[in-house]
Amino acid sequence: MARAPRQADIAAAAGVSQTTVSLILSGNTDGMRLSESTRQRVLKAAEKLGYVPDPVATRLASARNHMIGVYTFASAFPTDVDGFYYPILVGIEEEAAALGQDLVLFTGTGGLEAGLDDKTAIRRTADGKAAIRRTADDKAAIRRTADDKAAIRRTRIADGCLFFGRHVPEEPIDWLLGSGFPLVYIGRRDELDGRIPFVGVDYVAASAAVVDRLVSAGHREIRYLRSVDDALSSSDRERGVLAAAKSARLSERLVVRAADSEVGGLVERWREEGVTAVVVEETDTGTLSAALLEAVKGVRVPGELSVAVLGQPKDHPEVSGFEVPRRELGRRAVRVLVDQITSSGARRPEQVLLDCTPITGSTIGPVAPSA
Amino acid sequence: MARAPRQADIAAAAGVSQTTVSLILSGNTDGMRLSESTRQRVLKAAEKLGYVPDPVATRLASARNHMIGVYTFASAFPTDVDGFYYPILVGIEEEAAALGQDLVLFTGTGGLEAGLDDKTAIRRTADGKAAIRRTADDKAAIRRTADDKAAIRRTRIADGCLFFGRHVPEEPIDWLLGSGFPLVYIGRRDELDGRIPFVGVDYVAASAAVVDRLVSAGHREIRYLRSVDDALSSSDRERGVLAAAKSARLSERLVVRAADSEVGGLVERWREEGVTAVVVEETDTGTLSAALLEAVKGVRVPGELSVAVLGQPKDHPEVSGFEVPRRELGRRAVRVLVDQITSSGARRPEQVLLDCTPITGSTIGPVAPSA
DNA sequence: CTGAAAGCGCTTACAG
DNA sequence: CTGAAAGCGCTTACAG
Repeated sequence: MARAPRQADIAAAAGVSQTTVSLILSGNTDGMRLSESTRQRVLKAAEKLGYVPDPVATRLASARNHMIGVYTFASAFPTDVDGFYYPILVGIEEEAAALGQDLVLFTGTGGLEAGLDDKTAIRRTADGKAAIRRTADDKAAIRRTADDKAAIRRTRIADGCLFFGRHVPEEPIDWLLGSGFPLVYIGRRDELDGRIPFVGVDYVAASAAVVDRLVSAGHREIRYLRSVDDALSSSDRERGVLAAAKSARLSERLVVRAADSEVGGLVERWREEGVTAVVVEETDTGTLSAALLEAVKGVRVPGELSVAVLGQPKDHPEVSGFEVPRRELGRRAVRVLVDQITSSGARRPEQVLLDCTPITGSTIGPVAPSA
Repeated sequence: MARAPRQADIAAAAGVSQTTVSLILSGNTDGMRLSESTRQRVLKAAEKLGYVPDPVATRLASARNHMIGVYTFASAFPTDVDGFYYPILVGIEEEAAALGQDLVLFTGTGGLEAGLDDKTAIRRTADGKAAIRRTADDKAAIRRTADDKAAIRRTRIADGCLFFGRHVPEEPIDWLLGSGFPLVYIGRRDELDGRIPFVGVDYVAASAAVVDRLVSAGHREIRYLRSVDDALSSSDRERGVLAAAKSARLSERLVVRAADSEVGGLVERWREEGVTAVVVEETDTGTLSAALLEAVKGVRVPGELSVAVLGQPKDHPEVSGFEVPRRELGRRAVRVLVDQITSSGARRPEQVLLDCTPITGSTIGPVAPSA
């Protein structure tokens, strides 16, 4: 076979106009009725020729192409935090497949633009082969921004786009939003005056619930170990912890920021101070909770020091904490996005928070009588 | 901001024609020279307006859009064999990013077409929301084929496509190939008279090398345990094993097909028969080698039964075998595909086999003197 | 009930 | 050295 059949070919075969073919195949027959016989003839011809609409042309002509973008600011397949992202991707793919959407993975700013001179920075080279020259000069940051912008704009090839990542490049996102392009962030966002649609996780409630459990078990000397990094998912957890501490009239000075390497020393000190329970943040890399669990393993006499994680550490199903609904996060984000794409009217941004499932675990015990 | 600036806007701003803008921005200035002043004016206007070419229009106008497709016949993010595919995806993304290519993940046949009636099977519904009705009737297989065809044709939205999967749907692939569409399979393929370009793994050589090692260690009573499933990666391994057995003048009746559940019994019997070494195929799910390692754990006296895996079993770095260069597989496939896309002339299909790295491991010992 | 025409934003001969 | 025109394969008013 030579070339893919197009509507014109079907039209010729069925003896109608190309317009009619388009009408029949796209089903956009609002108000109009095509005669059933024409309809059948066209359908038959289309099937015979093995017609499949050209998604590019479809999209250019301003209809939809059933592709949704996935934009990650780093790598879509990270190797260090794969356990974290993979389930989200699985959810995205599942729901996308269920809704008949293909996925476009934008490979972020790793592309050709990086390091090219100004003249060519605005476009990809024709042969797509220009070598990547990573420059560390002063303009790197500026270029990076420009790249983001360009990369984010490319996003519009799809009907809408999912965004991942710790930071929001406000200018391009604002631009997309302003142009009415459907987009949904994965993870709660409060930038741009709360105008960013997202599907996130209710870390506040889940974290408060964990502290509540400790309090119910009689703990009052609690420490909360969090990462030094400032992501919204971190501060949400901290807010939950503080809220629960406050309502239980615990000292609100329980929050401690620490790097992985400091955890060992902290645990020792806390034990001397009579701390009976430690709560630790679970981050995407999982190294902080791992450090704590390791530190605690050495010193812990069963029942003497309770431990809880704000999340679910890898390979430690026994630890008390909560499960982040990652797969559902992906699924739901796709659904919200597709809703946005298919609903014509511009509604206010949909912002969804998913609940976590508590993990009872076995690392929260009663306060040791000796303490 | 309202609408994205297009070439016409730049043209107006720079006082030139849209054609000139296209020429300058795309760099397709073969043979012709644009005056440097015009060039600068256009470039400046483009930058000022924040121009980024519309990838859809670019593609429709028959140029490239720097998107490469990834077509998996099942799920792109499988949950049961994730350890197998993930590194390949990582490699694909890395190289795609390096070459400035975006990735389009085609969500296979899970889409809307499944179960829709004939009239609408050839297209996606306009609103993308039609419920999925899974039918189990007689036509299911036929429809499945039709779906594959449609889904595979959709592939052409990209500049080229990578294909994964155990089977080759010959008709649509042949059609794509015939139309000159660039495609590369991941994994060796011998269908369609060897006309399918691929990047695969040299399992034959790697497997033979493993048997050679056992022979060098003095083993002659060897069994090769393979899955009942018939994939090319299985038969390649078997060929390597048989070739090595033959050249060592071992009995060529060493191949045993078995399901996971039968492994325990087999191992016991082999030990009674005086077998000194067992080689097992590593499949994508890894269950067969896991079953063997488990069975052997119980009975093995160190040095009494040597074990080797044709691959690298998860969580068992100590096992002798070889490492499949999965990440490189992904990277290389992208490179071959992009080469094919950018090279104008139709050359013969590029078929690449990658070497595996031997894993020395510690599970191959000398033949026990008692045996 | 159906068709001719314009247009989506580009690229690519073809003129001048 | 630069522009007018056709065309990529669709959709969408607009006529009839």
